Amino acid sequence: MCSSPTTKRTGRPRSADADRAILAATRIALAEQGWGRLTLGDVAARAGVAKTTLYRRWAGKNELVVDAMAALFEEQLDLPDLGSLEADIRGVVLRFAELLNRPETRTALMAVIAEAAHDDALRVRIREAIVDRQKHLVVLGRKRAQERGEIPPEDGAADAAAGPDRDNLIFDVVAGAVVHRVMVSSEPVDEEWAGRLAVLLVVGLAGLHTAQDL
Amino acid sequence: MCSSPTTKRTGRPRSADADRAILAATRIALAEQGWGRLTLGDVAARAGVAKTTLYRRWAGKNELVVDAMAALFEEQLDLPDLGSLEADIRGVVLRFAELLNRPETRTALMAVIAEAAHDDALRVRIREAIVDRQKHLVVLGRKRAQERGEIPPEDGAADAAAGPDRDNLIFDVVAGAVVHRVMVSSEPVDEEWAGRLAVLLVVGLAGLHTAQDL
DNA sequence: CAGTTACGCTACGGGTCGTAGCGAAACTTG
DNA sequence: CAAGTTTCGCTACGACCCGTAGCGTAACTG
Repeated sequence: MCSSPTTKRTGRPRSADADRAILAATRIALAEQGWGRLTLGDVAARAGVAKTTLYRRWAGKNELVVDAMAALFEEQLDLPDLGSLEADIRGVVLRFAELLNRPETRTALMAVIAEAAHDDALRVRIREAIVDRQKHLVVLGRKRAQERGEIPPEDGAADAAAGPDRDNLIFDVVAGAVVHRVMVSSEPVDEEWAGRLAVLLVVGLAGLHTAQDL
Repeated sequence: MCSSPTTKRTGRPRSADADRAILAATRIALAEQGWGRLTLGDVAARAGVAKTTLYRRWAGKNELVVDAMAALFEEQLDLPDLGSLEADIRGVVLRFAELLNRPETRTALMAVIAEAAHDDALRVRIREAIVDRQKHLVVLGRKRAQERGEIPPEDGAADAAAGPDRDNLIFDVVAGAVVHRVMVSSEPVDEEWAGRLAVLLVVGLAGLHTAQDL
């Protein structure tokens, strides 16, 4: 975070093992205790690290949990080509739902978002660490659909300008719907539900393109 | 909550004014301090009430905030008929977004949802107090659209069975998309965005009906 | 080697938690 | 009106966690 690897620094280096152990311990403790009861002393004990070491690297709970979450999202960021836009959407929905079903992820993610509601700096960190990376998936999926001919390519200034807006809309709808289904409605995201959502979006997307020509 | 008004009880009655003052103080303090720094002692002081009184009525932070939130959602539950399904969706989206833009609402709602991620009892309370009431709006909007002829009425056993699933999908998509847009993407829900979402849903809903006949 | 930085450990003041105990206030019943 | 019941405000308390400071030691650099 703070120390760029290019600048060589003298003295004892920080232990990368400790970093990993702390972040892992954070996720485990968060899943067990929840945000409210999560204590940094507990995290330090689980990680086999002194509490002071924790405070030397992170300013507080928020920063620690955001980094712990960012590490989780690093791995899950691929979008296999399943042959059609509908199948791609279904796939990413199920993948995201699987991620949200892990207790550590769902607790941590929601807790961080909640804190971000009144912490602007935290919100910026979330955007950089998580949101911006996921948005890339939408762009990728759209380009594939355009190559397949499922969606008309952007031509004309008006259409090119509306493109990012459409991408952002799809992003919010897909991610938001999954989160809401799992967290608020607390009902499962299964193949059937994902299929319905995919149909809704594919058909609706076509409507968005034609409606915009008016 | 606990005392049903039918059963008469002897002794000094609980002050309804105190209840209102506490819930109002909770919302104000929550907006200022956020969930993490919200202390029940502070709430009691703002409400002009002893801390012990607070503990006599609510078991903890969660229960208190859920009740404070439920009171907020009581008022906002109407769906004016705007003439078309698209307009109705646009209207409810903007209404919900307006609610989420109030700092007290957005902080409290997200905090409660986050806590519910690892608290089953709390999740049940949220469903009863907030979710179930909002779902009614979807049912109402669908019935209106069917009366207008914008959506085919349910006929046949298969269609009637799929109806609730469609309603739930729309509910998660609408509410989830708005929350995600405001909380995660942290971009405004304006008329333009609401319009795009409404078009997406109206067109997609038609697709859902035809796709189901296969 | 000296110099520098990170580490583990201990200890501390400060704040919040949730509870207990008390006397006074409010309301019901006989 | 008097007795019984419940709530209220207030104070005090032990327990826990916070975030920081100080110290001696370990690890790495020149």
